[in-house]
Amino acid sequence: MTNQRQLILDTVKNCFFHPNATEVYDMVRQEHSISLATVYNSLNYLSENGYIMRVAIAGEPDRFDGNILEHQHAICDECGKVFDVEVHGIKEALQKDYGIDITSLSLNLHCICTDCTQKS
Amino acid sequence: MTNQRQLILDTVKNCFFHPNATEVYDMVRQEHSISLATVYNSLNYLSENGYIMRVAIAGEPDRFDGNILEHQHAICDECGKVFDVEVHGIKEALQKDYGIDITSLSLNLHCICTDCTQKS
DNA sequence: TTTGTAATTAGAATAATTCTAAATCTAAAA
DNA sequence: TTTTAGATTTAGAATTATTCTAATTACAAA
Repeated sequence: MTNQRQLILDTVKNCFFHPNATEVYDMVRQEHSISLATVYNSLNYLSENGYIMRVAIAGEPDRFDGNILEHQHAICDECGKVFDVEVHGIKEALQKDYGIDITSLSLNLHCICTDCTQKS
Repeated sequence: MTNQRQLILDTVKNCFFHPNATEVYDMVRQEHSISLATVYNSLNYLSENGYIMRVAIAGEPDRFDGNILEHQHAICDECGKVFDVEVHGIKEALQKDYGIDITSLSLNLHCICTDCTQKS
C-alpha cells in the first residue's frame, strides 16, 4: 500500500457520502499534491482489491464507498442522494433459482427519499 | 410517433440482442439515412415513454431492450453477453421491508455463462 | 550501489453522450 | 391554400468521465 493509495483509501473511508473520482481528487488536493490519474488508478486498484466498493449508478459517474460489508444502494431521483440499504440473501436466492454461479450482483433502488417526499 | 422514432423502435424490438446506441445507428443506417443525434434523442424518448427499456451496465455504454415486461439482466463477465432473467416480486418485497416508495429498480447479475464455463 | 519493477505524473487521447443552432417537417388555424 | 407554431431532425461542436502514453520517480531486492 503506497502513500497515495493510503491517502485515497482514508479519504473514501472517512467520507460521509459516496464520492466520485473528482470529488475524491478535490478532497485529497486540499492537503496534498496528487494527480487525477493517480486518483483514478488508485480507486481502480482499491476497488479491485476489496478495500472499497465501486458504486455504478446509471447516468452518473462512478462513486466509491468505504463500506465494504454486503449492502446495496437506494438513489433518490429527486435530490440525487445515495443511501446504503441492507438487503441480504439475494445472491443466494437467485443462485438457487437459476443454477448459475453468480459472481456478484448490483442492485440499485430508485426512490423519492423521505426528505423530498415531505417537501412536495 | 415520427418516422425516425418508429424506425428505431422497430430496430430495437426486432433485435435478438441488447444493442447500444451506435449499434442501433449502424443497423438503421444500412437501410435509411439517419443522424446519430436522432438515434440518441429517439432512444431517450422511447425509453422515457415506456416503449423500450434502457439497460445500464457498469463500465459499458447503455444498451436498449425491446422487451418491456418486468425482467432483469445477467451479464457474463467472460464473453460480455447479456441475458434476460425473470425475477419477480423484488420491488414489492423491498417496498414492504423499507417502507419507502421504490419507483424503479435495476438488478444486474454478474456471472460466467454456461458456454464460457464449459470452454474453460 | 545497481537494477528491475511498480507507481506516479501531466497531458493527450478516447468514447459516450449531450448541446447548439439551423433546417425541416407537421398539423392545426386562419 | 397559406400561415404559423411547435416539435423533430441534423451535422458538428462541446462536454464529461475515464484511460492511455511516455517520462519520471520511488523502492525493494540482489
